[in-house]
This record gives sequence, structure tokens and C-alpha cells, in this order.
Amino acid sequence: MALAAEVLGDRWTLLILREAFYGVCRYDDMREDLKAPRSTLTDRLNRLVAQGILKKQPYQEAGDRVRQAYVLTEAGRGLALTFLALAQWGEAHVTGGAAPVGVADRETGAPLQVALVDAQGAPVDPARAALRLRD
Amino acid sequence: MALAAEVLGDRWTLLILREAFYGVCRYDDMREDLKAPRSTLTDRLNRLVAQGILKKQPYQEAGDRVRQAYVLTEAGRGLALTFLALAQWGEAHVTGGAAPVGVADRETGAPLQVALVDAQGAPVDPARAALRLRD
DNA sequence: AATCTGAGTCTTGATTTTGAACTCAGATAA
DNA sequence: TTATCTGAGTTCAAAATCAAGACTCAGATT
Repeated sequence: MALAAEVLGDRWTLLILREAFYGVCRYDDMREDLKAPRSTLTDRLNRLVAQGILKKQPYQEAGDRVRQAYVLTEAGRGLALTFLALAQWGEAHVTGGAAPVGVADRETGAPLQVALVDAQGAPVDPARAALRLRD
Repeated sequence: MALAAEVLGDRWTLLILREAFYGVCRYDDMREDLKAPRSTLTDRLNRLVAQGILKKQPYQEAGDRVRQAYVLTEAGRGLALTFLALAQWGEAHVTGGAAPVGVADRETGAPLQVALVDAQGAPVDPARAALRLRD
């Protein structure tokens, strides 16, 4: 988990990833949303690419030259659960209970939750969880 | 989630919380584990206390004066799922697949997982999740 | 030829972080 | 009583990092 801390342990990186999950993938769009300084944004994006969490994807719009988009890689998409858990926490503990947002199914709208489950899918209290060496 | 980023968007804060989840709660123990500079550690601990994620708890060992321990509050413990999800991600994507650790039940040793589930507890693909405004 | 735009780089002053030394309060030892 | 030890911090100068804004560059448009 030390490496994971290396990845997420930065305000801008966290916000950039949130943008990426929202589907924002262009430099200037992120810059506008986040109001991050250019040099910082460039630095964080490059770092995320080097870490294999984002990748540059060339794209071209009609009557314009080729540009780069930053999109989540497979590993990057794997962080979704972490972000959802964090959003769920913020909702419950930061926003004073009067939670304005929740996690829901993109298509059906049904409410979803991040939870700890055992091999049979039965829910387990997070207090019971511990990191263990695999056999 | 912007506030959540405020909380977690810092390398030392993330590592301090990991220590807290491991049960380390004394200033000097953390300092030794993390090798963080004293001033930074003091600053982050105070910040976490101000944010209501840790609390100071006086304790006294035999033949010693009263000291402060830093323990997770209810809100702090609520971050467990986020950390477990992060650990699970690190395991799968950072540690190159050959994962040495996993999440398991503290008592029975049964393997556990952080997962996205619907209201009935059935697993859902994280790609389907979106943040939605509550009705 | 002049202008515009997305995506950067460069420069410079401001803020943060670091490491090392210093402080403080109570317990114990001499 | 004076000295010493320890956990838990402060304080301070030097080093690293960040922010804001100006500058660059390449290709499309006027």
C-alpha cells in the first residue's frame, strides 16, 4: 500500500482522477475545472501516465489537428471502487449526514453501495477485516 | 468529494492513517515507522484531529505520566472501506499480479473483498456506477 | 500574413517541507 | 536535591515544491 500512497497522496492527482472518472480527458478542460496551474497539471498528468494509470490517446476533431486525450487505463479504472468508497465516506461523514449525492447504477438508477463481502457475497463488518499474507 | 480530497490528498496523511488502522497510535511510534519529520507529523496529526478523523486520548502507563494517543474516531473508522479498496487495488495493479497479501476476516481468516453491491446485496460491475443526486 | 487554440514550457517569487537542534514536564536515579 | 531520561512537541535555516503569469509552438482559419 506504500506505492498506492505514492500514487494517491497528492491533492491534484486525486482531483485529476476524479475528473477522469467523470470522463473529462482534455488538458484544458481539466485545467478549467480544477483551476490547477499549468505546470502542476502537466506534471501530474505525466506522472499518472508513467504510473500506468492514465494513457495518452491521440484523437482528432473535424478540421483540427491531432491532439492527446488522457484516458484511464485498465489499472486506472480499477481505482473506481476506491473512489466510490471515498465518495460514500464523504457523503456519510463530511457532508454532515444531509447527503446530497449517492452512488447509483448508471442505467437503472438503482442505489448501489460499496461493501465488504465474503466469498459467498454476504456482507461483513469492515471492522473484521485485516490484511493477511496469502497462503 | 472535494472535501474528501482535502483530507486524503497528502502523502503523510495517507500513511498516518494507515498506521492508525494498523493500531499504531503514538507519536514516536509513527515517527519511527514513517520516518516523517517531527514538524510535519505534528502538523498532520493536528489537522486530522481538527477534521474529526483522529482524536487524542489520554493514556497512562504504569510509572509514567499521562500521554496522548491518537485513535480513530467513528468517522475515521469509516475510512476503512476506502483503505481496503485501495489495498485491494494495490495488490491487483501495483504489485504486478503476484499479490502477497489479501483482505481476510480477522477471526476466521476467510478471504474478503471490497465490492459494489445493489440494495439486495448482489454484486454489480463498478463500471456501471455513477454518482447521482438523491431524489 | 495575421490570428487563434490546445497543449504545453519557463521564470520568478511565495509557500511548504525537511532535518537538526532546542524545549518542556513529569518520573526516576544518585 | 540535583541530574537524567523520555515522549511529545517547537523553532529555525536551508532546500524543495508550488503558483501565476508570460512565453512557445504547430497546425487551422481568416
